[in-house]
Amino acid sequence: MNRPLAFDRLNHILQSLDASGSVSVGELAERFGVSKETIRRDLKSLADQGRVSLVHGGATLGLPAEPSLSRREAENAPGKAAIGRKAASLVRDGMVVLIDSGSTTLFLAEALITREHLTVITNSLPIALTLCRTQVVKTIMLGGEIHANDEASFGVDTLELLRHYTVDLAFVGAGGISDEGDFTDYTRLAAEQRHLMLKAGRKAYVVADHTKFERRTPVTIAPTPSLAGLIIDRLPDELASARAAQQRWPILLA
Amino acid sequence: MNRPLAFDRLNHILQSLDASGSVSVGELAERFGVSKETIRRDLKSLADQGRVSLVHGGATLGLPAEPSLSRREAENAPGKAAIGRKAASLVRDGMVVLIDSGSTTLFLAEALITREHLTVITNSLPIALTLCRTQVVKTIMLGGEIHANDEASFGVDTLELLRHYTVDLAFVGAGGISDEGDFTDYTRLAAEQRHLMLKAGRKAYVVADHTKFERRTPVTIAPTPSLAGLIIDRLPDELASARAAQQRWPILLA
DNA sequence: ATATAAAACCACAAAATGCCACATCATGCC
DNA sequence: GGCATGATGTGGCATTTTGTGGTTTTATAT
Repeated sequence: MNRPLAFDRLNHILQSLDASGSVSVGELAERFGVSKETIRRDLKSLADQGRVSLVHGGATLGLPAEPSLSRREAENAPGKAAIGRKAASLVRDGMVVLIDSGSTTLFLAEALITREHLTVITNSLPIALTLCRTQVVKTIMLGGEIHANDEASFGVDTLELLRHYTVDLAFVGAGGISDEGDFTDYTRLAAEQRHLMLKAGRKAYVVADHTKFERRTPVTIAPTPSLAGLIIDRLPDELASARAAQQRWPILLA
Repeated sequence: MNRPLAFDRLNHILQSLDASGSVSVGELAERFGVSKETIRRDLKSLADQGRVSLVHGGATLGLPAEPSLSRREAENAPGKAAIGRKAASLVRDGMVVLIDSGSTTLFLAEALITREHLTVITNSLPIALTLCRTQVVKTIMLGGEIHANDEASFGVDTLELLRHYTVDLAFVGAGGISDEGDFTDYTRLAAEQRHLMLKAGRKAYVVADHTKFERRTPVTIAPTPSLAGLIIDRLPDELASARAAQQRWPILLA
């Protein structure tokens, strides 16, 4: 099998791949002080296991890159709008609501612009901008490092701010849903943050459209007891992930 | 030599296309440090996959990008744009920069979108959104309660986050300029926050257009020794406030 | 319409990468 | 120790990518 040295190398490769999404043969060879050919063989073995995909000059994550926000908005827009309206119907005037970033929750925010005496806490720049322009909804932005793809903040600052707030309702997104019915995410950090968001709500809902049942993302979001339900546009019963979710959580169909 | 991955280039192109709706060959070539011909080949291959459509000078998704709302509404837009460019000329690659909210600073942000290896910290939602969409500038949003008129955060959370950061350059706005040459603001809270922002910069600049000399606002922003200058479009010498400012601070004319 | 500058296209050269075969070295095992 | 095994390095050669110079096309102003 692999010698200890080689094993370390593979780990480091996977690790930096996780961090930046791509690695180059030249950089790795230099970093580990080995020849490029060796790195190429490493990457090839990882590719054979399906853990990375090779590109000219290096490798990238085998998982498809997270689609950008504007792309996600276009995808299944009617379904997401319905989810947004359904979620908005749970919100009553005077409540304090936490809204996660994402294309689905953006529809929720738009459904809330006519409300009054509302306080909304969010980590999403577009949601904060939309709501503060109403001049009526009191808006609180969870600051911190901005993740460009989501146009939202993730990180230690965000987590720290989150700890200060407890809300009536929390609406949180997810990257995908596993065969066990667990919610999953693209990165460890995002999963942790979403977990904290769920905990911050006296009642917490996960919003997801049906395409999430078919999407696998690597990190599991730890479940929380305060989860009041899953709001979804429809439930494809031929999928294991959908059946599992149905058993584990209350389902609210939009 | 190590070549940067072509794969990353394609990703960045798609992402900035998603963000802004269009890209130009020249900009991309400069940003990645490759020849225009290479960019043309990249765009062509993406066009072959039907993922972008080519136009003379670049590529597009067909979606027209709407110019930022608050920018068009701004009074004295040409003057503020000039101030933004002047301020941007003080920023060098690799710096960490703090940018206050305001229409003038929004022009500064837009002048920075072509830069690389920049970290920008801001309390303004539109500035954070604009910069994070470049996919290149690292953006940190100072969270907290959003003040609707400014579309920016002010308050205890913002002040608390601000304490964590020290930056190379700080660009801060002001509500007005007093006859003594002091900078003034509308509220006690805003004045305190701007004071802290000025202190957070190793070098700090106040940006203001000439209309500020004629405007009185109630609270004085406490002066700071690290103030490196006042960046302004022109200096009306018939006003007491202008003469006083000229005596007290270094003036940078845009 | 014509002039002009910028951009696109094309073909070829240069550089970097990938692949293969073989030599070398370390390690494990008998 | 001697041998087998697997990892690593080296050099040759094919492939891919990139840059360059020249020509053609396009956009825009006069």
